[in-house]
Amino acid sequence: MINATRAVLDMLAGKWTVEIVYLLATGTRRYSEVLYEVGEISKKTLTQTLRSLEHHGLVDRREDPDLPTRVEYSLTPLGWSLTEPLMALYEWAAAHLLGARTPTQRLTA
Amino acid sequence: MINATRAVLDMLAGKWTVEIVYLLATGTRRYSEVLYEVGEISKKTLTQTLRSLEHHGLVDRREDPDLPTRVEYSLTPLGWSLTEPLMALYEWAAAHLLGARTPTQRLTA
DNA sequence: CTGTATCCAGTAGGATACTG
DNA sequence: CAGTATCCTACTGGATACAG
Repeated sequence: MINATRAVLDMLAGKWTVEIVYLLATGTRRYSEVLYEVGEISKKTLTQTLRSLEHHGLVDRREDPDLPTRVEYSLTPLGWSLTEPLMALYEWAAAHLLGARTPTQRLTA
Repeated sequence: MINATRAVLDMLAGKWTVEIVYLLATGTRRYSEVLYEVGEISKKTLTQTLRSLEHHGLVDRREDPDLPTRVEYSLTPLGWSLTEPLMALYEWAAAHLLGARTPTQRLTA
């Protein structure tokens, strides 16, 4: 059970992974669009993150053979299904971190 | 929304964090018990992880003044509440990683 | 028993330049 | 346009020894 949970967490582990999933949840994007719309991510890290997501089956990479190359990234059905438990995490955060405040936030508030 | 989600993920970020939460969900433990029951974790990392969980209000640290010192760790109500979205992640993994298989697993299967 | 201090290796991720 | 190659820094976590 820990292992299964960790497996999911590992899929989302990167610094920008969740943000990219959320972004693609709003629609297909080209490489450069993701690069632009995601805050200060480097191309190297973006490629790594997208490859990881693709490797785990959450994201689909579709390459257009025309020049200059066009590559489109989109969520797979599996990727979409993951947004559900992801929303559960968000709901928890909204209820407990914004509502009740954590000790951390109390200090800096 | 990304930020709130990331905040939760950051709470669970450590290599052993989730395992410790699951362990404490089965009952209060002493430091040495956690050390023993969690696979190959170092004392340094264990202390760091517990401190982080405590700092985020998920775990309660209770020190017994008697010598030799006895310290008991347990989940707070907030920590307990987190097991719910955590279960949602596990359920997703159970349904999609074990059931349908990811490309990754297909390759190595 | 419950840590802390120190040192060290591996990895994530940024900056920059280059390629098909 | 969509990356790759290279270099570099910071952080994570393990090993070991020491401390109250």
